[in-house]
Amino acid sequence: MISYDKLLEKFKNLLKNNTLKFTKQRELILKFLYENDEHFTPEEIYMILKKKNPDINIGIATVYRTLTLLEDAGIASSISFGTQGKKYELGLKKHHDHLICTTCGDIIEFFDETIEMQQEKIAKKFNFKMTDHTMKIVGLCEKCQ
Amino acid sequence: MISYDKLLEKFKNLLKNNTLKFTKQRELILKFLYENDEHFTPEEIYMILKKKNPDINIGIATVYRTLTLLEDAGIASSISFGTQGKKYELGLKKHHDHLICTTCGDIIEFFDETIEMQQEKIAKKFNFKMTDHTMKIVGLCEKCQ
DNA sequence: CTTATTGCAAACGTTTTGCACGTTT
DNA sequence: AAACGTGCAAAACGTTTGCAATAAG
Repeated sequence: MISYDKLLEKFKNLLKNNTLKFTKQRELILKFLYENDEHFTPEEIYMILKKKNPDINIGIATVYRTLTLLEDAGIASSISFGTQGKKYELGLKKHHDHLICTTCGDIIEFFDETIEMQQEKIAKKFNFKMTDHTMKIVGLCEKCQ
Repeated sequence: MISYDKLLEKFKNLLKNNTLKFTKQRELILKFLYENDEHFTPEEIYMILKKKNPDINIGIATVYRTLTLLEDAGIASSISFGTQGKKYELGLKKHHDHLICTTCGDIIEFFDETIEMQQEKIAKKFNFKMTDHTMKIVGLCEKCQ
């Protein structure tokens, strides 16, 4: 796993290369995702950061803007819950898919080589240039059955 | 493929069994999905039906309510586009997944036995009771590359 | 005649935007 | 100093809901 310092450097370079600025708020959000290996809504990230950092002012709009920025840069990734919004996580790990429990909301990550390979094959078959793919298995987790 | 008459009968039975009523609006929406083998947003369905049937009054709320009803009954199915809403199609076909073009918005359907089997295996491995699963391959279609 | 369904408009929750002010470069 | 980023509040977006009027059983 990449160290936080390396990640920070990567982020700073990204900003510099795009004439964007390095701000306290952007750093806070990056750090938060790095330190918390779960999935969070923008709202959750906003509330937690606001509470933990009373000295630094932060608005929900900035959280949204920064998450979009991080996702575009490939540093964060999100899963969508339809009308109920999105949840974000650090997106530097190896690609993976999700099992989502409809009762407790728990998210289990998995990686499956067979599925990955098969997706490549399918894209090729349709002459489709794949840029991303997602798989969600929805149901009841062990606890909730 | 099921005939429209059969489908209509099925729908009427469904309604009767649940003490629900058969209305012009519900029939219009069912018929629309049957006759149009593509994916539509509730808004699109609403606009088209409104224009094509000036004699029958129809509201967007009814479209949403009916689509939910049809989806719950397994007659329609939807794909989610995150914040951008959902698109519906008749859901009587064999289960399938989607290739989605980010440029032209085109949706290609496919079915892959290997992926289906692998999903079952994964659910089993995590002691997960799967109720649904979706796979989206996002990228550029042949035309848009 | 009872009950479900409708359209409308208002409410909802999430996300985006315009703008004046602050910060980074 | 110039340019970008910020928080705020308002707007936008897709969707849902309360309600009185209407239609189906």
